[in-house]
Amino acid sequence: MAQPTLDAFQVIGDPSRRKMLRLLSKDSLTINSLAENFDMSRPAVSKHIKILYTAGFISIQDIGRERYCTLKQDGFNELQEWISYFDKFWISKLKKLETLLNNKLSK
Amino acid sequence: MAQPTLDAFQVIGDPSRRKMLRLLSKDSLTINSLAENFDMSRPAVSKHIKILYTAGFISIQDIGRERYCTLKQDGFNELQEWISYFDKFWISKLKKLETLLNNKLSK
DNA sequence: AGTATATGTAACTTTTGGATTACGCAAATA
DNA sequence: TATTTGCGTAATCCAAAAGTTACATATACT
Repeated sequence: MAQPTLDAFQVIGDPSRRKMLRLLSKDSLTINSLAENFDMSRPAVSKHIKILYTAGFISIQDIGRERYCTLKQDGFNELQEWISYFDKFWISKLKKLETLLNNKLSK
Repeated sequence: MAQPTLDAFQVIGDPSRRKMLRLLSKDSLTINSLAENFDMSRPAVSKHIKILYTAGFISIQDIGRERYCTLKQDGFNELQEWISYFDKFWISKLKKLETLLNNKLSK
């Protein structure tokens, strides 16, 4: 499905993949047990998993013929940084507004 | 370009739109002044702006024939909540690991 | 050994998103 | 008033993503 590695933002752009991450936040799951939660075919799920794995959102542990998927923090880091940049933006904007107001009031 | 309203995650999935948000974090800009920063045609930029607007990432103020785009917090909220959910996940995971370790050591 | 299960991969189709060009319109300007 | 400027929209194209079916493989089970 995806040879050209998607960046973290594109990866979570897909609702199914976000749902998978949610499910995995409750429990480590095999590909099949994950697939039970979706309408799509098993290979489709398999491809999403590969994308999540490649982008560092999950790790995979092979146990016999099963593959257990577990959340991994790496993929989330880029997103956190991005969000935190704008967090800071809003905070400093509030501060500016605040000091502006204080100046007005003190005059 | 996009009748089916994209959700916040899909909106920031596009690198150009992320770049637009970055630019707007420095300054409010008109469509044209924004477009100068991109290789694509002006209408293409215009469509991205519409998407950002619809998803609540920016507000638009019409001044004469110009349209000033300004960052708006709404669109970011959904993303923050999503990220913070997983933040909590990692934190609690660390805690569990910690107590587990403490138990082992104290035995 | 033979069968069932868990999964990956390849080939292909469909859908959708992003980009372009061509055009229209309102506001500013000459 | 005629022209230029700043923008939106419609029609269309193209590429990429997501899905499906068919098949291959390794492990587990009987």
